[in-house]
Amino acid sequence: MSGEALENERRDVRQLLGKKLNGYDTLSGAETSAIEDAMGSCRLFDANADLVRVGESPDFSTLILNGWAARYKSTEEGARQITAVHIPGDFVDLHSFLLRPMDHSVVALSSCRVAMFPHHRLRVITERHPHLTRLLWLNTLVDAALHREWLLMMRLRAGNHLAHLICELYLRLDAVGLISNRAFEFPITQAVVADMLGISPVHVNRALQEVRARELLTWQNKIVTILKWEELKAFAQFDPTYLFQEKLPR
Amino acid sequence: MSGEALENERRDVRQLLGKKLNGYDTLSGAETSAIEDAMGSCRLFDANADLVRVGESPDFSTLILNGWAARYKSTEEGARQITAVHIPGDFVDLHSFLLRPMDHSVVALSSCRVAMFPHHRLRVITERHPHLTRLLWLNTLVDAALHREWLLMMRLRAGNHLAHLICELYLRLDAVGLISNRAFEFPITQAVVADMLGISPVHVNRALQEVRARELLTWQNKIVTILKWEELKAFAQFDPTYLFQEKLPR
DNA sequence: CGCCTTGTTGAAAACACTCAACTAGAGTGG
DNA sequence: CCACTCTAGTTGAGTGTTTTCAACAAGGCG
Repeated sequence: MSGEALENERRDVRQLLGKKLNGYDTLSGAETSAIEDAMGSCRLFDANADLVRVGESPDFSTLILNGWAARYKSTEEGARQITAVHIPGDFVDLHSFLLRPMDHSVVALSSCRVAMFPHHRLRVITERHPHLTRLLWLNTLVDAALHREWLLMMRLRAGNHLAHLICELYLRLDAVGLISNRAFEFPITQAVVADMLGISPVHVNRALQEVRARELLTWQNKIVTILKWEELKAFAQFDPTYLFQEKLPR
Repeated sequence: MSGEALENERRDVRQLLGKKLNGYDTLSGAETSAIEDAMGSCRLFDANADLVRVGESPDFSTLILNGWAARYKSTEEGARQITAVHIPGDFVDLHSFLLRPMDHSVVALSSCRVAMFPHHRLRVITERHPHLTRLLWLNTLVDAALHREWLLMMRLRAGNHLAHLICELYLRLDAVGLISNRAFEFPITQAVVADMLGISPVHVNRALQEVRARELLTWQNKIVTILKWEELKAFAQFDPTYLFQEKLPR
């Protein structure tokens, strides 16, 4: 890789992590440098490639620069349950820093560029930067909060559940600047959404028809457009508190 | 509270936290003292009392000394989804140290004695004890792993799901010495189990009948007894990896 | 004893699943 | 350019699981 490309990637990381962690609490200059210095090389994954597999103990954690990824587990019958969706700026795999071996796998949902953070460098951060450590910890706690909301949402009917997923993605994408004109690119098939919602692909299609019939959103050609945000939120029982997007001192 | 009672509680905390955190990695003497010093007063909660409510920002985290607790969220219709069950030795609410305000509530499932750890003292730990900080962080990551497994288990049929819940509780209770003769006290009604599994109370009863018919376990008078552990595990598709009960250097 | 909670059962309705067929579109190779 | 193929999306019909509602039994406790 050329020095220039590396420099571009470092700039991307700086911008994305800045948006992400600064969304929780202000980073000092020293902290910003510390996290940048912790970054290792970057890698490109094709859609459907596993970034990490269950049972492995990677010695690095990954941050998404662009593209979509998901964490998932599978039943014995081979049914896949996606437990979280990840978008640019997400520290997908910070868990593997402390939680070994992996209890789940991570897959690229689209082609996906990621930055690797070697665990030994993250450890240095925990030794020298307590405030930054708390922000990284917080980052994993927000993931847990998403899991809890997803558990609750399993109680909704398919249509409401689908709407809720879209609401969550809409706000998270907005936080990293990936929304324009109330629309976002959604490079995901209905079958994959089925694995997120825990229902069959056929039923995703029917749930989608309900949401379309209510004219809450459109989803065509890999583009989702929100038509009526307030109505969509109400239909989805969506309360964004669990995303923890407001800044509070930590 | 008398000095003697306080001394007893400190001893309980030492023993429970010792079992818990030492299960992840060995604590030094200084670390053991640090966590003991972080402990504040204790409180007793009646069954069905909320320890913390959604929207609040408590300035302490709680460790269960005895009794059962659960974290839960509710839908607009009032359906309650329990996202995690907590038993003695669990740091129920370590999340609230960094994640404010609470995205969920915590309820005592039985009468419940808890130790409070003021956040400002936990913060001191993060400033001075990086290794202990990583263990506390890890503790919250294991909770997230439980959430993920619960999400996956939502795909199982009610009977298998119920069996899985019992398997998880069996191993976790065993880790804190609350199993004897393959049996444990389960001070929980079928209605509460329904809120854990995300199904109706009536269906819990039918799921229980299936498990009983297979003679995998008995559940009478608040006592659950495992009859055929291996068969129960197989029926539940239970793989204990996600509990992270083996010790690894962190 | 009566009351309340908890557990249990039956029957009908709601919801989601499977299977199968079919459409539309993108991409490929002749 | 047209067939061919593959994937993704859509629809219908029949099946299975879970829910709801209602009733009733069993036990604890005032």
